[in-house]
Amino acid sequence: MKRTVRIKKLYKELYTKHGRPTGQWRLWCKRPKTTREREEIIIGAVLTQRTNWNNVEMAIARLKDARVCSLDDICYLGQKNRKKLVRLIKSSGFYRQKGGYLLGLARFIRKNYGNIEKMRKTNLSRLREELLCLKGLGPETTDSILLYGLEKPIFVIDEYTRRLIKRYRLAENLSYSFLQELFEKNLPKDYRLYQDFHALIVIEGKNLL
DNA sequence: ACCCAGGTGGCCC
DNA sequence: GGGCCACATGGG
Repeated sequence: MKRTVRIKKLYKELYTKHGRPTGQWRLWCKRPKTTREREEIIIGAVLTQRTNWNNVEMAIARLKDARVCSLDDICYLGQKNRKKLVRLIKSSGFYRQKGGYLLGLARFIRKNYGNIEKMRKTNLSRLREELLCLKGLGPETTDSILLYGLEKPIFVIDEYTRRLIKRYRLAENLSYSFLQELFEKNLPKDYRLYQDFHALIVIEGKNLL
């Protein structure tokens, strides 16, 4: 069977099994999104690195309790009281690193674009290159921000994707760039499809454990 | 007392 | 290009 068919078939099977993504994915796959929601997704994308989503939710709840809800709020608090910012995200683990990553990202967006809506108007490949230069933003976090926060058509690869690809023997090469190209070449270029598909891959991945 | 979770940077070869 | 380690929490 051709690759295109198998990749599409995988999507259809996952959709049939799980339906529209739920839980955290309800926000991440929501359309349309408010600016506030986009910024929460960007914050969550950094905090969830190698971390259980439950711990991230607790951190986001603490940020909201402290009225730190936007990227500008993070810039402000980071400037005024960085220790407090770090303390608020403690439950997400690796909090000293992630505090620095978040602050660097928030400052970069403010300085270079002003706000999320302006950022969204920038060309995808240029955005991706710029984000990848920031400390703490590797390919997965960058692509999650682009796909879910900014609704750009780019496929996110993670450990669950690799497990599924291995399990169904859809590819031998498991490198990030190869798998990303595999999905993108075999699917219509549609950010909504990419969002739902990746979410379903993660849901299925957890389900298999 | 373990094990794990939607990674990344810094080092080494 | 790849292998290894540190980074840290909360839940099973």
